[in-house]
Amino acid sequence: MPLLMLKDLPRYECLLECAKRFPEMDPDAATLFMHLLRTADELFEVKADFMRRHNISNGRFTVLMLLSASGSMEGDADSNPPRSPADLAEMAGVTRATMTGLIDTLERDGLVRRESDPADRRAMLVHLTDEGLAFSRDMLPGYFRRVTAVMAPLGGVEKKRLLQLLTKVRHGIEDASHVEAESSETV
Amino acid sequence: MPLLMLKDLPRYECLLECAKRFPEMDPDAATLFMHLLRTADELFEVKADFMRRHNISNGRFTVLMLLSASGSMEGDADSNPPRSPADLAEMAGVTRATMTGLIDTLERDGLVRRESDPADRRAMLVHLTDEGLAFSRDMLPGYFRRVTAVMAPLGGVEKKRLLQLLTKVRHGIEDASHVEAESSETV
DNA sequence: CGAAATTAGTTAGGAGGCTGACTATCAGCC
DNA sequence: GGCTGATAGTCAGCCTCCTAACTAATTTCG
Repeated sequence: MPLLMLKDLPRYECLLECAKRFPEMDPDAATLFMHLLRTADELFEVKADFMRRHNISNGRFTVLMLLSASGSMEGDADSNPPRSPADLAEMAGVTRATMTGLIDTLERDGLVRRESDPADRRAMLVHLTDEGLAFSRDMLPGYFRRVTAVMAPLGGVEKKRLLQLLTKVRHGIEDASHVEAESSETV
Repeated sequence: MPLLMLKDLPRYECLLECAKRFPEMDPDAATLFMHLLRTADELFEVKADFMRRHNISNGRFTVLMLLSASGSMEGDADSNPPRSPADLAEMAGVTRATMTGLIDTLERDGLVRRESDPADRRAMLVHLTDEGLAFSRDMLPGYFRRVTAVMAPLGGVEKKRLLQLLTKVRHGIEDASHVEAESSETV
């Protein structure tokens, strides 16, 4: 389910027309809003297409990334330390219940293995199997190539500028959500 | 389900570390990729929060927008012409089956009404009810205010510049998908 | 005209998130 | 030592989207 459920973005004249009926409508803001969502949807589609080719879902891809990327932080590329499901859920931004399902599938496919945590009998530790490691190693280079390719039209300065502008939008989001918290806004 | 399943974006040093293991990784491209998805997720969350307050899902909101916005194109603000489910599905970018479910719920809530198309006995026509119209009219101003507020930190020139840069990213997406179509890229 | 292809809408079943309730374990505090 | 509350993982059930298969009506064309 894409973020922006519209096949074609409305023409600018339509937004102007709409602004006549709703004076609180800012056509430029609305345009930017829609373009931002649409661009992200298309960007995600690039990733989704890649994942489909490798028969892996977004959630499972994330878990594999988390398990194989964590090793890189310590200089030792071969160590892929185990993680608890709760940690993984926290890092991935999903609930523990959802992580249970993701790990179930990954374990069924032989990419990860669950073991009991000797230090805490409630807890489990999720390991990448050899097969899971091989899968990640095979897949990631192609993934990174694709991300790089998508951003290729932008020069270094443009990348930096875009990052600045996106950050500014995120500030606007933060400010706006403070305001909306107090005004219950039911009008 | 957010596009980017990561609670915290990795630090730049981690990406540099990762780039050592995977030479095809471009830390700047990856950063931009993640920020773009994250910004869109947060932007969508603003919309989702608004919709939750009005007890409406994204899909139903879209249908209501399509039914009430279409009237604005003809200068007559009071005419909200009926649409067929297939049209609505096409415009919203979902399948007809999904549209059936959306209309079911909206009809159950009394916001729209289904009628047979007198001109084609296979077809239905979906009308906004008075209640649905009132609901849209009450809701849309607050929605537009929120979209405007989020983009407030950006000046006119910045909005324009951001739009240009997003367009450039979309060109990159298009170019990259042509390339990937030929190279099966299983390495 | 009448068979074949197309189109509209619906239904059935699946995937992947979520919440909330549950069991088992751990930690703190009398 | 033994309640009390917090935490780990799981399960059951819901929501919203999807695809595939189906029925009914329309259009095309030999």
